[in-house]
Amino acid sequence: MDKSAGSGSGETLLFLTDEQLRKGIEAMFFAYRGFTADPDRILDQRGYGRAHHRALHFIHRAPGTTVNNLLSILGVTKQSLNRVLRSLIDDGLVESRIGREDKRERHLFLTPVGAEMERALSDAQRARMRAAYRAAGPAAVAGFRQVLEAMMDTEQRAQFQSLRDGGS
Amino acid sequence: MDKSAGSGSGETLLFLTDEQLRKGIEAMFFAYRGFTADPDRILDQRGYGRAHHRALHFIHRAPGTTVNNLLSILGVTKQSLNRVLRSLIDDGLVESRIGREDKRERHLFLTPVGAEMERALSDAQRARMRAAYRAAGPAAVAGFRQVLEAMMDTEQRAQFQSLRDGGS
DNA sequence: ATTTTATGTCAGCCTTGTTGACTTTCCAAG
DNA sequence: CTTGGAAAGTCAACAAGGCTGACATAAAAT
Repeated sequence: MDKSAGSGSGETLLFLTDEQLRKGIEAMFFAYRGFTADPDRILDQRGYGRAHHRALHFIHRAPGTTVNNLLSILGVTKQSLNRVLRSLIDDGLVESRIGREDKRERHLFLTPVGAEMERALSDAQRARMRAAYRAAGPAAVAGFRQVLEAMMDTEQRAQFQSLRDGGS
Repeated sequence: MDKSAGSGSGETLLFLTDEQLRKGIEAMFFAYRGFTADPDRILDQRGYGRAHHRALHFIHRAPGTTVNNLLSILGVTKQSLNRVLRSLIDDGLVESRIGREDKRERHLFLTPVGAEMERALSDAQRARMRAAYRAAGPAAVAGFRQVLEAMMDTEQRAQFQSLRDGGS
């Protein structure tokens, strides 16, 4: 099919033309648009943006996480995150509790309203992911995940892996 | 390995837990950051943004394309694209020629300087993609591409496919 | 007691998206 | 031929969400 050689072990040298790589780059570009399209519509209706989605996602993932923790996962500045977090707290979607052990820390939780919003967003995103996975089949999914993981920066990969299994 | 069933034809029903899907979603999030990281650094040095990269990429891909064409590929408003295009034209990276048949149209081309910039950006992005492809192996790459394509919107997929082969 | 850490806030900047209003050009219907 | 609409592009203004820098506060660590 493709002009590639190798047994698939990941050790072999592949002949990768600029053309093949360009297709991968463009596929990534268009797919990411699809990936964010459904949540974006919901966010837009409710007056929020993608930044709010990311915050809700990771607070849902790791309830009680601190601001600093979230900062390093999201890779933005605290000022940037703070703007988003403040609107979520003011609107009653996120609760910020002062740490019991270390009172400097704020632990973040979704309120029932925030949890419902998060569910709406992730339901939409999962539905698309599920459809794509089903259309492509399990072997393709494994490959998809391998390539994505190899594309991350070392730091990001470490974060992804620590989230990956520790999660729920 | 994963709790999935099916023969891999893409027709079978898979058991996809929310957990598995969430991992895919997070992988997509972190991988996209890696995907854009290298070009972003170069762009930043030279005082441009990601929007400039996208414009350069697709003008390089299809020299002589019209603004309208580019608009539908990029999925932004013409006003948004225009700002980016203007700076590229003013800085001598892109040339805009008035259409000979239809004088309303502007046909876009990279200047030598623009072509060099585009090369620097795509070299960086291809290098990462190549490394990821090599690390994951050819079977994984095929799966990667399948899932990405299945994740696109119908429109986006049509555009991707028409670009995919017609290209160079 | 001093320094470091975690967090929050104000001010201001940039990129890149948006809408609305406008010009120029083309084409087609009267 | 003219006129009216559609299409391509431009200008102006606004918003979201990145960024930096400076500074405040409280708590923890030294």
